[in-house]
Amino acid sequence: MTSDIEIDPRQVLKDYVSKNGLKLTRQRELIAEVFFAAGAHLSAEEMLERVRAEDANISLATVYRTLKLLTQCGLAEPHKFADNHTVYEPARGDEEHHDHIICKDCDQIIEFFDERIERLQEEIAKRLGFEVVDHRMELYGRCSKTDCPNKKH
Amino acid sequence: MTSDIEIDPRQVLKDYVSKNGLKLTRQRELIAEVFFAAGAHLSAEEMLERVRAEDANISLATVYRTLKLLTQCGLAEPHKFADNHTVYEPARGDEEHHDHIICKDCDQIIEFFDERIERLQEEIAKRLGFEVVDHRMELYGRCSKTDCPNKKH
DNA sequence: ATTAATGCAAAAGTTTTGCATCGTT
DNA sequence: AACGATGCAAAACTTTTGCATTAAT
Repeated sequence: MTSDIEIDPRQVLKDYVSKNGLKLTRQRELIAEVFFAAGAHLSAEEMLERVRAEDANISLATVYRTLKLLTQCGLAEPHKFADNHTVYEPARGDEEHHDHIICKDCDQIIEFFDERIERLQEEIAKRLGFEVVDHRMELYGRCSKTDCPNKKH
Repeated sequence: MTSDIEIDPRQVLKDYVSKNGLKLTRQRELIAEVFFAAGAHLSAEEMLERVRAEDANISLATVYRTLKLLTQCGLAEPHKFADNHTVYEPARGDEEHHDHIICKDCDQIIEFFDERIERLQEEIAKRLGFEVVDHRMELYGRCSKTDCPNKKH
């Protein structure tokens, strides 16, 4: 039974940075703040847009570099879905791995987890002589037609 | 019960082309031949390499255009795995959909299908108010260490 | 003879990198 | 003061496209 101590991601970043002789710049703090605040899976472009609302001078390169840094800290997790961008989601340390279901109409992404599927994946891999180190599962579909929040089509 | 008539992919391509007022060029035939012969999931670059063994003048653009054509015929199916390229696999018409398990050591890709997982995916989607139109599942792992055919690392 | 397909080079889209300059430690 | 980070522009990388030319029907 692990005690559920809330970890402050700002602190994690701060520690990582100082532990590695890196520097905590205004840009990094801003980008991290936007990232932590986002409730969604954002692409680098989307992050840039939000970050530029605060500081119009921040460059896309810095966003990419900072997202890479956040990934190294274990704070961000990159995902490549069927479209072309990589999106980043806040990594929730101890929490369980999850998969995604994506609405083709409105692009919303819902996370889910199913223990039974996880077990079947392990079983299949074992049968094929594999040891699973990672997996990815995405369902693409259409959410209930009428109340779809922000339909594209 | 569908009778298992072997369909010749060359014929499928021929029919599609003539039915649509397109033309069956030397390049298309060569690229299609290489594609049908490949036992593996090939990227456009890899196809180009093989095709150029026969005709050094064929362009990458034509490979891309032909792969798109083959996809439209229902003969090829594009997949995007965790690395960056799209790879194409021969579509096996009536056969059932399948998923992939990929060895991180030797890059081999094995296909599998599990009815139980398919059912669970449907169940989960329904619970979340989605109708599934597509899905993708990939397991990444390591195949049995000792007899791995072409280990990279 | 039509008109689609080719090859080339240029463009597009995402991510990375070199470099001079700036800012944190 | 030292040296890591930034912004910019250019490069890398995969895929697409415009266009003059070639070739299948």
